[in-house]
Amino acid sequence: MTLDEDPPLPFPTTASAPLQRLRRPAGRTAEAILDAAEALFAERGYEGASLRDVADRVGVRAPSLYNHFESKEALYVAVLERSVGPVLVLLAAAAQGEGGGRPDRDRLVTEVMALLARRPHLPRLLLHETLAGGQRLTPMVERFIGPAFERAEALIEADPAARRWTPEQVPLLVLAMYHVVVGYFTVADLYRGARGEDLLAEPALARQTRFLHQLVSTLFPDPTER
Amino acid sequence: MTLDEDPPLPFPTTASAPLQRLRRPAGRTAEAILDAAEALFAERGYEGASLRDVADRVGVRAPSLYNHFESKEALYVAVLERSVGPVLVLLAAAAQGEGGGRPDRDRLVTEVMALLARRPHLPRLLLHETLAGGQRLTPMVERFIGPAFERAEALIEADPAARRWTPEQVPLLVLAMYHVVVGYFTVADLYRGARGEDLLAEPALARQTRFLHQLVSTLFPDPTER
Amino acid sequence: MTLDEDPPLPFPTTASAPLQRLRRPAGRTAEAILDAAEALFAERGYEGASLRDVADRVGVRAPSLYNHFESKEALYVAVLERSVGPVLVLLAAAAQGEGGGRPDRDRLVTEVMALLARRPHLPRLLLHETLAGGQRLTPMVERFIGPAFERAEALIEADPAARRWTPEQVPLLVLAMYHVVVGYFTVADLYRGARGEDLLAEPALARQTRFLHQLVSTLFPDPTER
Amino acid sequence: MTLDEDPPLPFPTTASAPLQRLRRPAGRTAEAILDAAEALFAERGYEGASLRDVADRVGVRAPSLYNHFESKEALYVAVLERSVGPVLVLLAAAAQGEGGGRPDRDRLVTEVMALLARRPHLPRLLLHETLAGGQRLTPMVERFIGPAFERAEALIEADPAARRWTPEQVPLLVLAMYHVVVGYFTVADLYRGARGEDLLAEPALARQTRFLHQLVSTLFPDPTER
DNA sequence: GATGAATGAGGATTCATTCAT
DNA sequence: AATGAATGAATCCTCATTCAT
Repeated sequence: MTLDEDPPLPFPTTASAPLQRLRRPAGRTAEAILDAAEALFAERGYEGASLRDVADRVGVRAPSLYNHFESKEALYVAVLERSVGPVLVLLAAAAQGEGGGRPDRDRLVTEVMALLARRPHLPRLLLHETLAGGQRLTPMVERFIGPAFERAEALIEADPAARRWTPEQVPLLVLAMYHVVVGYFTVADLYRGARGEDLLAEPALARQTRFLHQLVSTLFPDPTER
Repeated sequence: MTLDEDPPLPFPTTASAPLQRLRRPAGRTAEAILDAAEALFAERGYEGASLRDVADRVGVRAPSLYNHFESKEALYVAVLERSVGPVLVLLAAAAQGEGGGRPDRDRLVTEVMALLARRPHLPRLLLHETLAGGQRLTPMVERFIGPAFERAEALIEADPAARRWTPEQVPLLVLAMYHVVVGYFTVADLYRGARGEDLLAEPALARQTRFLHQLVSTLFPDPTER
Repeated sequence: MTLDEDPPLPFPTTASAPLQRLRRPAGRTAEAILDAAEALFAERGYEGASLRDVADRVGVRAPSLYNHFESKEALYVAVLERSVGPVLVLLAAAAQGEGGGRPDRDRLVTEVMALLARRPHLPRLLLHETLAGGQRLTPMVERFIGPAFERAEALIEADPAARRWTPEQVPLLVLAMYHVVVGYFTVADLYRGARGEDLLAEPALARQTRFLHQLVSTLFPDPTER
Repeated sequence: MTLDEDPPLPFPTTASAPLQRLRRPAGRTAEAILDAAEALFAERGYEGASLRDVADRVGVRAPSLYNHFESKEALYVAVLERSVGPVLVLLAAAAQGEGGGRPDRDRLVTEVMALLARRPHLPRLLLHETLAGGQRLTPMVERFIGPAFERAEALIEADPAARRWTPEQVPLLVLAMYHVVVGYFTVADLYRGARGEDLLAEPALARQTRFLHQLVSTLFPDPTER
């Protein structure tokens, strides 16, 4: 799987159909709006981002947005889908990958970090939406989350070395990994203020990737390495 | 240290003095306002929470809030201090605790979870503020965060079994633990929507506490247990 | 007539009776409130001055003002009376003075300037009130203004040298002199901004007094000096 | 110079450019807003005039004003510029006029009175702004006031008959004339209340113009007439 | 006589949205 | 497809005033 192009979502998304037909012409404007909106929603959340600011970034007046999206809500959902979709695809692929061995896990960590580095707005979008209740995320996520948890459970069951985790702890482990990965990106501002280092710069990202590799191999020690 | 009463902060907090003097009379109203505001700010963030809603919950008209707090911003900071202060105290105490041995770490995990269970709004407050840039958190946190990182570094240096973590990974470990602990509370809504279980209910909290104990002992294996 | 103490008004004033009885006790507080209110009303006008600011200057909370004055309006009227009264007395005395000769006119100019220098808020109070419609000033002024105009007319009729002014121009002359005298004090801020000089400082006041003397003697040349 | 059309300002004004570009479309609404705002600001001053009242007069809702002006302050400045600009032009032209002879002075008086009769709000606007500190007026006025004072000085120096005024008195004379001219318009309400005559009616205006001619010729007697 | 608390009225401003052009 | 204009709703906040203490 190449990560350089976000593949089309392999499953139907909530509002894509009407959007495709009614409001999203071939023009570049819709794309530009999505870009600006993604940045602003990530920065300030749904409530904090104003359509006026989105329009300003696009170089257009606010009412023009309505030629491309039905409402602020629709624009937000579109942003969410465009951003979250590829991750779900990636994770779905990982969950369907045959093995849970060391190479697979390392590749997954690397790919996730690469994806997030390319889409730095995503973690903040996710967290903002999570804090807002996540209702708009639920339909997208629940299609993935169930299988993912089941897959993880199966993997761990199959891995004698991972027996330290009971089945009931598996979802917690998944959640924990999610928070570690996603949280890292969201404290960048605070961290820069308090410690003076930019967590989103290249060296810091590489360091975090190494750290995640080590974290994973500590939580799921490869039998052969013991 | 008992956790049933929030101890007074052992360090000066940003604006507590003027608030005490100017705006917080013997009456219970200020307290009620802080309670309502804490819930709303946690739920919707600074921008999303309106003073009108706060006032409604208190059973008072919006302008009355100004008899107790100078502005929305001041109210927000007061909420933040009242909520975050005790955690900083707890963590500071932990950081100053003598040992990093298994019993100490277990006690810290237990206390943190107990504190968060008693103050369920805190994680959401923290995340909202973090996403908003965290500028209002920085002065409070940076007083603690530096020593905490140093303490963690020292502990790990002193623990031969923890040598698997390099010094540069220590802050990342701290961050990771922070995100695991705090993140858990923030996905409660989403999780209930997707999986139908209440992560904030007692059994789930107990399970998460056990999970954290195991997580900690996995990341920092006690030499004697190996 | 000594100018060092403002004499009691020789005529009944609008609201003084109830104020005297109900709201103005012997204490110094009422006086302090009047002082603060005078300064603020002069500075910002009736609308622009808030009772909170008045109270702050007095070192008291806003509701306490109501122990001394029935309302903002009543306080304003009291300020107006205390400030304007002495001028009316002075002008009434001048108008009843026997002659219109050079010495009398010079003394009047000197006394008016001395009075205004001692009560620098007065001109701004007058102008603010004038701009606000002057309804609250009218009852005070109209008791004076009629006789003053008549007196001025008589004086000019009696002075052959002043015959250059027709009777219909006399009110305009009075108005003109009023505006010259009062206006000087109100442009102090603007003048300092534009020209960098303080018109209210002592040398400037002396210069303006000399100027007024010359202006008067130009407009009403003394026959003996011709 | 014809006074029937306000000529464009020959000097750059503070905010006219952005207003032209951003906020003043071909429509008549902006003009109507300026008219209503001019009347209200003149009547009640900046603080006393509410945008709601302005909007009511225009027949529009208050938020609509923001489609034409960025803020109350911006609207106020726009009103000020539209009103004061032409006067400054007129005065600048007068100040640059070659002679200070009797005909020139008479023409200036006539033109000023004609201008003010056409813009009856201007004097009250000026006085309100002056009382408010005049900061928003300063940049406009100081561009004119320096040259005007210098011109007046030069004229008086050149006129042997005017030698009665020393150079230090020239600014005071200019101020005095300003106050006489402007003040007349601002006491109209008060005067009508006290004397029952409308100073803004045609006969009164003509009388005041004659009075000003006489005042000027008294203060600056033409040598040939002596 | 002072004041903490409360409040109705109102003020400037923002925002998402609509509509005619 | 774009936008100038308009607007209802809502937001934070100020203010004069009242009342119980």
